[in-house]
Amino acid sequence: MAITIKDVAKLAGTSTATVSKVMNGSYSISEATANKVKQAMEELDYHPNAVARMFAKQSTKTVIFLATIEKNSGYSNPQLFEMICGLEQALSNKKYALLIKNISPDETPDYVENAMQCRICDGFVIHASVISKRLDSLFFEHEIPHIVIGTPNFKSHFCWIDIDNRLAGEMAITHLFRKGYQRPAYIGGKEDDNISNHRLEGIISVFEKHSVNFDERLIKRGESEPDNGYNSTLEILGKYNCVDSIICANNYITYGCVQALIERKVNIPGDIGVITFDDYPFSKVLRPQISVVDIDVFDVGVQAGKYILHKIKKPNTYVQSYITVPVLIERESTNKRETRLRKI
Amino acid sequence: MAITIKDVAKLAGTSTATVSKVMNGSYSISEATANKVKQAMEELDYHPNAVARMFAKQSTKTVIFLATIEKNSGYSNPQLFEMICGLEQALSNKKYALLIKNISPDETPDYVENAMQCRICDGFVIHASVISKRLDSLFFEHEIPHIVIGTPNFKSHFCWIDIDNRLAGEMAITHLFRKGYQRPAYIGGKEDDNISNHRLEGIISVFEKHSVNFDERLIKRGESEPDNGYNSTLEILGKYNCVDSIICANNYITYGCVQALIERKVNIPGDIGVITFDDYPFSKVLRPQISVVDIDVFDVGVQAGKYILHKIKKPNTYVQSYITVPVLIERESTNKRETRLRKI
DNA sequence: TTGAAAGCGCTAACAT
DNA sequence: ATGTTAGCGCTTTCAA
Repeated sequence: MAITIKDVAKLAGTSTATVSKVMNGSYSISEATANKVKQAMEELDYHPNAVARMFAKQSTKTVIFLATIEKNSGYSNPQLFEMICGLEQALSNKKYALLIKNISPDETPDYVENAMQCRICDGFVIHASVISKRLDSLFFEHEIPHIVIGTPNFKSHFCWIDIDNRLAGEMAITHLFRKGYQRPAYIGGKEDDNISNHRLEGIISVFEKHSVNFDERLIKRGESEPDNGYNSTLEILGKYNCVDSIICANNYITYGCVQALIERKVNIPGDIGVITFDDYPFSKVLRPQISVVDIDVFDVGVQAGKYILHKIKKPNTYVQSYITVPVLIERESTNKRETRLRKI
Repeated sequence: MAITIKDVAKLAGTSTATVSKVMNGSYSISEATANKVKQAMEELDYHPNAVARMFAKQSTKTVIFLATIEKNSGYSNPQLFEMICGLEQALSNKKYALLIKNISPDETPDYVENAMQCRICDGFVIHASVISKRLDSLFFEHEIPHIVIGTPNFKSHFCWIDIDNRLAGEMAITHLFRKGYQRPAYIGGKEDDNISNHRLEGIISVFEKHSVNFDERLIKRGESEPDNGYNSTLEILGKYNCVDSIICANNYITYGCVQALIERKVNIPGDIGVITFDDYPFSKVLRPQISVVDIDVFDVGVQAGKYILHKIKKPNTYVQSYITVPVLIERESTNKRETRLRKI
């Protein structure tokens, strides 16, 4: 059997309560006894039993992260893991443990309810892809410390944190204008792709601010695949030779777009500027390198971690949303060398 | 306060011991009392306190995964997360929890020692990037259940599991030969890149089996970046027009290689066949699509999970290595339409 | 088949 | 400032 608090107490000639107080840094202990105890711990190479501690304190110092993570998630959703990295950092800093659990949306409420009743963790960080109305009611009734990463697409009481894709769209178009481009086109994912939608909304809002309409014919939608980028670009080149820049909703579309431009010997950034979102995986590798509005997904994880810890400490605070800001990474693909004097 | 075992016992008119036995499926309980107890649990909506259970049983049902995971790991090392996905699945299946902890190689031994002494987990899965000789001694002395993912590059007592990159190399070259290619070149990462080295070893071994030498001039090494692939390919095209195929050590090199071939209007797969390793991230997207020898990294995680659980149950079993097998994914880039009758 | 009771190792309220 | 002691909720041995 391992060394316990009793052994330490015996060797130090004190009670176990005193040892406990020394471990937990109570001020009501004289330096002399504290030293005796510390020495005894040292001598015996004592390590307090973590589970016994959790048990006595009724707290686990553990946060569970819930999302659907299955075969291929590592490849198909690196951002999820980038968030996890940030989350781990924030929790680890405060001596909290991070437990990862794969789950489907319908299992989540039962799992959460059970986990709370079994007191398996102190709180939850939940990816928006596994939330549901049932989960919302559960949280609302039981006041379970949680934070959702991603925006719920229904009315709810969740605390959530997300990326501001509208703002990212605004930043992309603003950058193009600043660089002297005047007639951008947009190639997005399918109509039901919310990320593409929000980015587009941001773009349109900037046009509106200047009281200009974004010509709808210059908005293309399709699969988030290189083929869509390729075909849409050819279409744009064929029909609208006024276009001087293309905003691609994501890296996959960008890849096809750039292929098409190179094939048609269209100069980037001279003839057409290209900008996209998220610095992954093609934007760095393509030639020319592509300017992007990037989002610090790691930081989203960090913020989620900080928030859940805060919530665990002070369950009565309530923030519904909390947002991280995109960053522009300027590269060759938008480096138009023309005069910037014209106004749109 | 939540419902406890006492409440259940009282309602069922039994002792807490009986309730415990019912929960744990002891056969020495009559069906009648078992039913009474189950009904009482139902009625009270009883959920046993997980921490109390761990405490009484002196087991945590938790495995800790240790690796260096920091900002950008999600992007730069998706395979790591793919493994984690597999690991989670294997553990979850057996009701074990997976705890993720970021750590550096020098912190690992202290962390592990402390975690074991505090009985924070039942075992460890450790990425080879954070192992050390000190850790090896620690494990050897204390017999801590563990498994390392990746091959230790020093003599050790670790249990480890890895991918067989030599075999992957053999499979790549064998595929080329089978398709009728006769003069392959190899573009690898830098000399100290073990993955590239092992893949090359496998290739060479197949040549040796046929008592043929692999012409050293056709082996290029450099950064694992598109630029290296591009430049090496141009060099090969310029100097050695006998070459009819290229084996790229990874996707980044492949990307540059294919760019160069397309630029020089070399037909893939007609003039030159291309094959690489790991189906990520470019092999699927490039045109033509690239044949790869892929490795099921998810499965590596699953195997690691199964192994660590086994080890926790039966600590005296010992397996030093345990390997998952690569899979050939045949695509356009090696589809030479020539006769296959010639021999090398 | 069931129950009494002694842990599991630590914390915290209360007493001194 | 320190010690006593009663938990925390469940498991398990041993006796009935």
